[in-house]
Amino acid sequence: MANHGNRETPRRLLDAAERLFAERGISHTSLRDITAEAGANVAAVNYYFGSKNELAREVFARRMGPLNEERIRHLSEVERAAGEEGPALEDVLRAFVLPTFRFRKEHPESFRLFQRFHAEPPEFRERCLRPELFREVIERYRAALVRALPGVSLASIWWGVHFLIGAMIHVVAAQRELEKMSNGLAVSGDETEMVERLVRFAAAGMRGMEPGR
Amino acid sequence: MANHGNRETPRRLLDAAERLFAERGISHTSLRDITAEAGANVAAVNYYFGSKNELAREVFARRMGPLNEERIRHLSEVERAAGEEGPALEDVLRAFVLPTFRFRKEHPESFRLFQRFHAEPPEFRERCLRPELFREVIERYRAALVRALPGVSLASIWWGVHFLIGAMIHVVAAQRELEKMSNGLAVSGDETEMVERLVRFAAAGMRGMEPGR
DNA sequence: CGGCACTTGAAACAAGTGTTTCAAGTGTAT
DNA sequence: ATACACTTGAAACACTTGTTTCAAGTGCCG
Repeated sequence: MANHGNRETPRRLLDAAERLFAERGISHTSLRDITAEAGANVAAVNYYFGSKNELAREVFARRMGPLNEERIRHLSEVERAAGEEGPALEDVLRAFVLPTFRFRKEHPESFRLFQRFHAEPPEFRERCLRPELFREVIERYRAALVRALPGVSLASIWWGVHFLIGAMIHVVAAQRELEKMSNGLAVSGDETEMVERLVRFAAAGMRGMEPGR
Repeated sequence: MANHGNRETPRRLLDAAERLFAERGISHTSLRDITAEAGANVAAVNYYFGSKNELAREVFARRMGPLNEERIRHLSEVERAAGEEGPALEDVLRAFVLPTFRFRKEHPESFRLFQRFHAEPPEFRERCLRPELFREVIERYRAALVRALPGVSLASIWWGVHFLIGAMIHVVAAQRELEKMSNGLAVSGDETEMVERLVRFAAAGMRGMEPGR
C-alpha cells in the first residue's frame, strides 16, 4: 500500500536471501522466509527479480564477482612485490585463499553460501556459474603457479589446485562442527592461523606431488 | 493389495532413495519419486521406515558403516605388514582414502550421496551422523598418524586430516565437472592415479605443516 | 491540485509435499 | 479351511511451496 520512497527493498531482499540461503540452503528457504526477514511482501521477490531462481543468481553474482576480483588484485600485488623472478608458491596460494577467509570474516553469517551452492543440483549451478566470472582467475593463477613450481607438471598443478579448493571449502564451511569435534584442538580465533596452515599444507603438497620426485 | 511374499521392498526403497538422493539431493527428491522408482506405494516409506528422515538416515548408515569398517580393516592390514616400527604415512593415508574411491567405483551412481549429505542443513546432519559410526576410525587413525608423523603436533595432524577429507570429497564428487573444465588434463580413467596423487599431496602437505620446520 | 508511474499489501491460486487412513489382498500357521 | 498377522493400493489429509492477481497506497511531475 505504500511506496516508502526508497529503493532499498531489492537490497534488503538480497541481504535476507543471502543470509537464509547460507544458513539453511536454497531449497530449504521459502520466499515467505525471505520476504518476512526483509520486511517485504511475498510478491516483492517476483516483482523485482522475476523468480526465486533469478534472485538466487543475483545473490551469488553479488559475492562471487568481487571475490574473484580480489583474488586477482591480490595476485597482482604479490607479483608486483616479487619483481622479476616471480612470487613464491606460498604467496600465490595465499593470494588465492585469503580473500575467501577475509570474506568469511566480514560476512560470517552469509559465508556458507558458497558451500550451499556447491550442494545444489548441477543444472542449477550451471545456470548461476557464469564462466566469465572465473576465466581470468584461472588464467592468471595457472601462469603464476607454473612459474612458481618448476618441474611440476601442469596436470599435477591442476590437481593440486582442486585439492586446495576442496580443503578450503570444507574447513571453512564445516568449521563450527570441526571445532566441536576437536575437543579444543582446533581453535580458529585467529583466522590467519588457519590460512597459514592451509597455505603451508597446499604448498608442501604441491611440491611433493610429482611421482618421481 | 498384495503381499508379494518377499521382503525386498525395503531394500528396493533404500536403493531407489540412494540413487535419487545422490543424483538430485535429499530435499529435491520426493517420496513419490522414490516409491515410483522402487515400484512401491507412497505409503511404503512411512510403513517401513516411519518417515522420510529415518529412511535417509538408513540410506546413509548402510553405506557409511561398511565404508568405515573397511577403512579400519585396511589400516589393520597395513599395520600388520609394517611390523614393529609402524606403517609409513603414505600407507596410512592410502588406507583411509582407498575405500572411498573403491566405493565410488563399485557404486558410481550412488556416490554423490556423501557430498549431498555434506550439503544438508546442520541439524539434519547431526541426526544422521551417529558418532559411534566414526569413533573407532578416529581413534585408530589418530594413533597411526601420530606415530607416522614424529615431531608434528596433534593440531597439525588434525587440520591435515580435514584438509585431506575436504580435498577428497571435492575431487571425488565434482570429478565430472573437473574433467570437463580441464581440457583433457585431468583424465581419471585410472582411479589409482587419482588416489596416488591425493595421497602424495596429503602426505607431503602434512609433513610440511609445522610452522618452524 | 490532479494524473500517473511505481510499490506495496492481502488474498488466492495451482501444484507439490510428507503423512495418514482404511479397505483389500496375501501368505502362513493352526 | 479359517483365522490372523503382514503388505499393499488408492485416496484423502493438512500443509507449504512459488507464483499471480488486483486494489490500494505513495511520491513525483506537470
